[in-house]
Amino acid sequence: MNNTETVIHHAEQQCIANGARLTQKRKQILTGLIESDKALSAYELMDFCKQRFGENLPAMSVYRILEFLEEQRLVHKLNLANKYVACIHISCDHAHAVPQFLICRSCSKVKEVSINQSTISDLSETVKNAGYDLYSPQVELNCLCESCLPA
Amino acid sequence: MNNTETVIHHAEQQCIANGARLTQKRKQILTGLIESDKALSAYELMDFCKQRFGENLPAMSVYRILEFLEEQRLVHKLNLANKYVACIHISCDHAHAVPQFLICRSCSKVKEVSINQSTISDLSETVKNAGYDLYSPQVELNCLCESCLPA
DNA sequence: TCATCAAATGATACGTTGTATCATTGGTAA
DNA sequence: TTACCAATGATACAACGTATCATTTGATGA
Repeated sequence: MNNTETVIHHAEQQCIANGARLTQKRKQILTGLIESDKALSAYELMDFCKQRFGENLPAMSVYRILEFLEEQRLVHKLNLANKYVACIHISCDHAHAVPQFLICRSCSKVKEVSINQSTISDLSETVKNAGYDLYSPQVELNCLCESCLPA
Repeated sequence: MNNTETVIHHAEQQCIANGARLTQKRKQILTGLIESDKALSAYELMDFCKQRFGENLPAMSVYRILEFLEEQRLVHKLNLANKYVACIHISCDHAHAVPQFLICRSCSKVKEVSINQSTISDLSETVKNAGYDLYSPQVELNCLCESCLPA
């Protein structure tokens, strides 16, 4: 069982535990995200399913599936790029830290790292002082990856 | 001279200092942003100019003007919402801290605050450890403002 | 086994956002 | 004036996202 299959298997167990179904097409979309090291848009995922599985998914379905996968906490939506990535923790059992994403502005490569708890506290402190409420502590940073760094 | 005019005046001086021109239409777009406490999209700014000045700007022009205003550091683009806000520091003389934006996910109201220097260091440290390079230290946080907080 | 119901997906159409391209206007300087 | 470059207009189109209604599929109980 290769890595993708392992992750898909875990994801399926996770869905079953939630009383949800990881259907064929949902698996296809998830596969696309798992096998990509960069963030993909809904339309890029459509193309992926077309080429890899000969599956012609309408845009509407892709968005619905992505929404489902988000609810199941299997993928993250990156609002900074309007793209999606698979959660790197699908196969873990432990509780997850707050995700922080480093997004390469040039090639969309994404690294999901864990944010320092004290840093989060600093941020939410600032937010609180401003009279706002932190809705999601997810932080997305505009970066350049190793490959895209100017030489 | 009311507040908007004051800010516009400062902005114009700033442009002149850079050898750039703050034209009529650029002023109109900037006015829209100055007078709004929330972030506006390019198309919302089109509507504003139409209603306020009877000016029918094509989308293309609005985007070009926004790009110009960004270059002049008069407005910030919020990537989390694909909207724009006027820089709150236009009328200041001192150097500016790194901007941090609290964006109300419900009503788009935006507060520009200054991020703690040590927090930035924490973040860029994390980025560095991951082998990435922080392109822009601008942090945008998904919040709820006072008015939109559930009671 | 079959009827039934809800979940999942398909199909169509449309609204919004953003850009490519080429044309036109307008100010400025020799 | 002429020439030039910056600024803006106009058209068309590509990409993104959603509303709506139709159809299929899968589970469940009679």
